[in-house]
Amino acid sequence: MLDKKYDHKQVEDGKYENWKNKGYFNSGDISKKPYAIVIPPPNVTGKLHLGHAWNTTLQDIMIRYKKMNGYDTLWLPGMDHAAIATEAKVVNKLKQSGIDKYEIGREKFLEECFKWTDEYSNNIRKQWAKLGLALDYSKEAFTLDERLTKAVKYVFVKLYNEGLIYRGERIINWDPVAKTALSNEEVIYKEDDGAFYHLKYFIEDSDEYLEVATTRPETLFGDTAVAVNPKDKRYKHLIGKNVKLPVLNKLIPIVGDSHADMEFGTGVVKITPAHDPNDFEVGNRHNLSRIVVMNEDATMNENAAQYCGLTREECREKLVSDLKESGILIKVEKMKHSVGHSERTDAVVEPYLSKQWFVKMRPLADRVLKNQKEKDKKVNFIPSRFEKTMNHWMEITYDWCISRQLWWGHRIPAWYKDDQVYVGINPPKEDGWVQDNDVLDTWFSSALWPFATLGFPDETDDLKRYYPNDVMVTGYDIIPFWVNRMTFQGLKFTEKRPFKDCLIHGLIRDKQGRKMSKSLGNGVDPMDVIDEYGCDSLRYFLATSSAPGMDLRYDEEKVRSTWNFINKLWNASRYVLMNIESLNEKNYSLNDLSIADKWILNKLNNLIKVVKKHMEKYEFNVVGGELYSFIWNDFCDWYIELSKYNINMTTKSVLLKVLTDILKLLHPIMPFVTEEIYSMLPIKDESIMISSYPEYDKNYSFDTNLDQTLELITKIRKAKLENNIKELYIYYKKLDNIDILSNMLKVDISNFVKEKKDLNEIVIDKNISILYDGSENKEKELESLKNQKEKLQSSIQRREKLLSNENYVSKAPQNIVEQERKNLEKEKETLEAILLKLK
RNA sequence: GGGCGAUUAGCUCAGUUGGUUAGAGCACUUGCCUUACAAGCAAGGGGUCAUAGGUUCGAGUCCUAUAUCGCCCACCA
Repeated sequence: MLDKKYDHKQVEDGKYENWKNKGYFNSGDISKKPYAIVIPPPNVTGKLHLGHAWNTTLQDIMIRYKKMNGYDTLWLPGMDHAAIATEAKVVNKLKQSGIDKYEIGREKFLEECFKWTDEYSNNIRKQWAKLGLALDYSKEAFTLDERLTKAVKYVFVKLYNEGLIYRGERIINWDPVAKTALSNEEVIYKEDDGAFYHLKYFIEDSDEYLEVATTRPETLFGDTAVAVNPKDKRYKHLIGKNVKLPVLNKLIPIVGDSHADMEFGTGVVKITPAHDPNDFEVGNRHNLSRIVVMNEDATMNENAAQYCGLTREECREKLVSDLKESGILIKVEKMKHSVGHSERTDAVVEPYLSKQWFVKMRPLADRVLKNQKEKDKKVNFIPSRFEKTMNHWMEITYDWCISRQLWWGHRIPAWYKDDQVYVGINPPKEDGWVQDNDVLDTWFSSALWPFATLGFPDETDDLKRYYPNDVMVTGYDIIPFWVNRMTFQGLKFTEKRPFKDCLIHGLIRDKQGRKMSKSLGNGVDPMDVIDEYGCDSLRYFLATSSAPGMDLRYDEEKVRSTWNFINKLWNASRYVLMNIESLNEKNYSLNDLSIADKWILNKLNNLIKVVKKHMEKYEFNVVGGELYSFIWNDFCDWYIELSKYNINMTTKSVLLKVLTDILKLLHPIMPFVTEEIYSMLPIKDESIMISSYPEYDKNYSFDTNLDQTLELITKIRKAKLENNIKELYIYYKKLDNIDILSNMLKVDISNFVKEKKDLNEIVIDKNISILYDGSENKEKELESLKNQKEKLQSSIQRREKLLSNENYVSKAPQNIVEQERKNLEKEKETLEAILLKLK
């Protein structure tokens, strides 16, 4: 028997291990249709946060749902090595023990990284268990394991051989703290305080100067020209002459280039090809040399003359003050402008000329755009508007910088010997080749995740069976990083979309709507929530509190109210179990159904239909709402109460059937408590997890008049409460279900009368009144009658007007018009009865 | 500058292809310890759906503007 109160800790304890040991999480029953999801691999940098809990709950719901619907489900778990993020953490950890990455060397450092990974992956697995995720651990993957490494090399080499990967000197985003290149997607732009420094660049052999405005004066050591617009009348004549570069006093040319905007600033731009992507292009057009003025840590190098060795910030400060002294500085104009920061280290990103590896994006992106136009082949976003996000990024795409100056990651399969480059899966046989020191962007391997985890590039059985995946669940914030890249790599290497559906969720925010972040300290640990309210409460909250694609505010009140809901379910189950002790397969019977039995079975049947419909569309908020109101309102508030007056074998069987189906319907969202209660049922399978999901059955479709009776009960209760009535008679001309009314209203059957008595009367409708003794209520009654009369009159007027509108009657759906007529008729009858009484 | 989203009850949010008098949870009011549950039961109050137009027999829902808030992208010498 169940305890009086729901105890989530006791309920959740041990269940996960049991499911896992029984092999319920494992895929591979080839007699069934496959259904596959691969988990977005969490980074091995820390613990899972609420966002992960949300993301994985949505997937687990689908997996459990599909499993109960007869599919061979595969949910493939795995983790991401997260190159730069993990490396930064390990470097930090070593630093605290006084160890320097470069001192211990690459090999030792990687050992440390793997140790770190082991520790953190174990942690994550424990958290997955706490969340109840039905993951097939026999197929677990890691982005640096053999499977993925093989795929990464294969893809790199193939793209290289096709000219889609190249190595070149370009301006890239340089993170001077992590000392590595970044992709554009890893740069976060923020509005920072800055200034325009207006400087004099004197024209050769002249006292005249050009006024040049720059936000980054320290880069002037790399200036190799100034540009003016060739159409600009002010400066046109100067093109071809030289100006004198401040401090260094060397001559650089004035070039004409459309990059210089006549409308902006002074119309004169200094050109620093090695430190600005636009200037780089200008430099190419005018054959300018590229002078790098900084070191990898963003200190000034020897090209910065006496400023060599200073940080870029120190240099700017000293340089500006020196320029002011020498009269070169005209003015400083304070302004806000957006400055790129590294996503991981938050360092101000330096545009930096550097030799890196790139993926040539245009052809790959075009293929995605083309594929999205094919209805049966495209990735279906839910909600669909996010398709625009992917398409937009694919339209504006630029070549993807994939090399990182890190150690933790897939080492680039390229070897160098003198001027030669060799790219291949295996190192060259001869001596003297040196492998590229860099590793690949972590997203390079993530992009292959949906198929590499299934064995690609080999044509494995798993790949054939579980690819494309059925759905990918992820946040809208990583569409550009990940969804896009999986899609173009999938199309390129498998000729297929990586997944049919892409379910997008939003971000978790705190109660005030702020993003959860470490710096704000407003993060909520899902494990704490589970500890306090249980995993089932958390999962229900996460799955049902927002519409697809929307952000979600964490609200403890709602989690608590979910706990109450589960407690309600728990107690309802307790009632059922207490009353069906004698029930077993033999005397289980759904014959001789009472009107109440039919009513609840009919509602249950409709519920099943609605739930399944919305589950298929990932509308878990609707599913949750439907289940909530059925369980609390229909089942607990009405059916269980009704059952108390009529508890025969049929009723017991109905109680069991309804409870069983409720538990099954809820199981994908609340796996633990449903398993616990299910295990106590007299008729059951080995586990609810492997039982089959309820199905709509037209044999359980009934039409009863119980709803009217229940409505009547509510009306009479209201009248009783409002008029403080203790004893009453119910006068009726025509009345169904008197036994039910008698029981539910606690009015003796002999008090249902067909003759009026000389007592106070409250008119319920044409056929029914309440009679009671209460002379003090005469005035109150009269007033309430008048109120009712007015309400009815205005409602009748509205309906009559509507029904006299020919357009409405002819164009609105027939059933709605019919309903409107019925209501009108009913209201007229009630009004008649009231008017009679008022006389 | 371009794109997307939000604006519905005191708070947090739902509202499927337009269709009775717009819903839920929490909070609030009144009455109840009724042996499944007082973390509960019974009944109730509370919204001119951001604003202004339009389409329609009918608009929270579709169209066009506007306002406020948020996100993404581009620009920023």
